[in-house]
Amino acid sequence: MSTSTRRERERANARSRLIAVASEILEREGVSALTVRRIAGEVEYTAPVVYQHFTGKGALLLALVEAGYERLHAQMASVAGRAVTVDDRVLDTGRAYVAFAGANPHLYQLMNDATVDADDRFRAAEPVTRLVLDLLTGWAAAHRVPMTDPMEIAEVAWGTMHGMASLGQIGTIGFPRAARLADQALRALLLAWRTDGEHGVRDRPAG
Amino acid sequence: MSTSTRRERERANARSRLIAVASEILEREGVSALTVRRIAGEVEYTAPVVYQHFTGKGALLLALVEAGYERLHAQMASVAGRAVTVDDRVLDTGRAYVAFAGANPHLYQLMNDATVDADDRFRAAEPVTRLVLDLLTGWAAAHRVPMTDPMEIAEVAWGTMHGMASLGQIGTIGFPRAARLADQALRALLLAWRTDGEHGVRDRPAG
DNA sequence: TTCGGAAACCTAACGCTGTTAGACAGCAAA
DNA sequence: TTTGCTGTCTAACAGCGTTAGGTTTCCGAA
Repeated sequence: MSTSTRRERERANARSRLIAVASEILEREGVSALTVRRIAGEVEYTAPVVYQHFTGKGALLLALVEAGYERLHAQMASVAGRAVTVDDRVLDTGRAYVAFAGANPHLYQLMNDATVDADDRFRAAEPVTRLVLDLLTGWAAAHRVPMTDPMEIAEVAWGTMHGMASLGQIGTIGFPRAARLADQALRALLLAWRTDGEHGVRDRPAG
Repeated sequence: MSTSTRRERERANARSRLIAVASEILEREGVSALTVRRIAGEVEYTAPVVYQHFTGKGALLLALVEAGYERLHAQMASVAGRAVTVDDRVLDTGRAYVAFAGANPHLYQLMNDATVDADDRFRAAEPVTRLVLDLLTGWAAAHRVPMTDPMEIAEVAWGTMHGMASLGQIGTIGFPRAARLADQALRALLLAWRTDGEHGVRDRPAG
């Protein structure tokens, strides 16, 4: 029995070593360098070994995405926990999101590209979704803002952050500017959600 | 000379036929079906012929992206031209953007994936960027809202639309819901930009 | 201690990909 | 008619993800 558990341990170890090595390659050389032979070679194995730990390349990439969302969630949660005011809590968490994308551009790309199945990615992102949801319901409660559909609010905020992070990946924009855009967008959303109801829209004819 | 112009015409024709065929394959079967042999075969040629019209597969894909942004721009401009009020003009154009993504999911994916170089994509999107910029400066002028950095505003709006369109591609969200999210996000941004300056942020300590 | 079986790993190969080289046909100009 | 260019082909290259089949290694039971 002790040997069999050791085997299992070794198996799990090999699996996580593959993931770790793949992460390094991804961050250093981008998604195009992530070949099965290359990943296996980096831990001094041949390609078929990968298929004893993952059903295929897609499963390995999904594991990378899952690990990525865990890290992202941890960083967002950490920042959210340190904030003093509820508004700062939202803004800082948004900043953390964009900062993560800026610090791990290739990983962030993989976390949002069609390389990995969209629904699998969404499932992996679930903790982040919930964090954003909690964050905004907390914010709304503190400001006594009624929310008919909190999930919708969360999705808007989450999608907006992703939009700004995407802009950051464009060379002529970059992540410093994207961070400012994210800040502005979030401030605008918060202001609107607080203001909503107090102001009707005074519209004007188009020129 | 007449024969040489005919040759040029035929060359240009073959090029655009390749693009057209590639577009059809893309929309029907997705980006993974877009292989050089397949595209060439669809116009009854062999693969190497593609390299006499494009420097490589990347150039062909970029041409698809450029054509896509032209169509997107045309649809947005058309919708913007029909709007009655300045607010509707912005909202309708935003809706058109998300609707385009919903109607051409694979093309939209290609227009935003890392498959094509990010800066090339950004260049191809320039008309759309300018349209959004004009739209929002017009909106601001109509409402007498001062804008210190119109480009920043435009980027926020544009990025937000992209964020919502990205959410639409997730199966459990979908484009009908994404369209509503886009509407809500844009309304919120407009409201905030109009309200800004009139309201300070009354913040509260985090719970 | 020896034997049987399972697990781990390898080599070799398949069919696919983007891409290039070199040969061949057909047409325009000299 | 000959020369040369243009367009197209076949054949091949290296690389990809993936699978089949054989070989080694090691554990547990007889």
